[in-house]
Amino acid sequence: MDALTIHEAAETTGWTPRMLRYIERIGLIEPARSGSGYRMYGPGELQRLRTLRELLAEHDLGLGDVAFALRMRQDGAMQGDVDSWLEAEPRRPETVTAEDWLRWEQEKHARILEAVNANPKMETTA
Amino acid sequence: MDALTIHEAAETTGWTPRMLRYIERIGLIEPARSGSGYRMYGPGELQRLRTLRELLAEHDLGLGDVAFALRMRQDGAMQGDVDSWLEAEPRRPETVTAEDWLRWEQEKHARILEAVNANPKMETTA
DNA sequence: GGAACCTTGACACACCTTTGGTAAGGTTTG
DNA sequence: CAAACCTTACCAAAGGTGTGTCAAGGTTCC
Repeated sequence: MDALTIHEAAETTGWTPRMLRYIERIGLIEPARSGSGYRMYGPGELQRLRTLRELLAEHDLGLGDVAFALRMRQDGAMQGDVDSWLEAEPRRPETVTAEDWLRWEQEKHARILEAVNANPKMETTA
Repeated sequence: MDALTIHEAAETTGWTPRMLRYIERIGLIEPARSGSGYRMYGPGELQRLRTLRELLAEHDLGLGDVAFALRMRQDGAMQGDVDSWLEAEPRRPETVTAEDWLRWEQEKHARILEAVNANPKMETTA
């Protein structure tokens, strides 16, 4: 018995049932369904719902922001186009080769890793 | 004489002067200013304004979406937290080490590179 | 020195997002 | 079998976004 219905999940995560449906609709957390269509929230979903609230509060984000980040991650072409556009701004070599770009990205990772390590309370334990 | 005023820049890029000010306010394109405060759009800004329109149309994005992507890139801690949250979703090892995560990210790059190469019309020539 | 620009700031409007409520109907369970 | 859930589908209100326009004032240039 480790899956909760939508009202129970709302209770323990601090969201409202209404918002849990909304969060599902924008693609962030899609719980399994029972045979008759009831949403069943398992421990993983409950944890994600809680960390989602922390994430939003911590950086003053909206659900739409996170949904957009998800869309970026799922659409590699879009991610590439947006990243290309953004990276064209700072003063950098006039023509960027794919190798330049990959190196730049990997340096970015080092920076992010640093940020993650400096902030261990968000250890990604699914 | 290679810097245009806001009306001229609007003419050649398809935006309105109003929107150029808006784009500046949300941090996407900040033109230099003349001594008396006039916005001066150089060739780089004009090109970016044109590719920005393409980017939005191509992927059905809003200016706010691109502004959010920019904010992510500028705030490494936020980027890390959002990425961590998103990556906790797909079924992956229960505890993720920093090394696991970096490897995953680098694989993601390969995917994005592929997408970029498959879509060469957006060659990032600043 | 006046026409034609530019600046910031304000008001406004249409649309979308976020969130709540309610209604009509199916499911679970004591 | 009725209470207490669940579902989807609407209507709605508050706030944000994208865009236009106007006002009061500074700048450029013929």
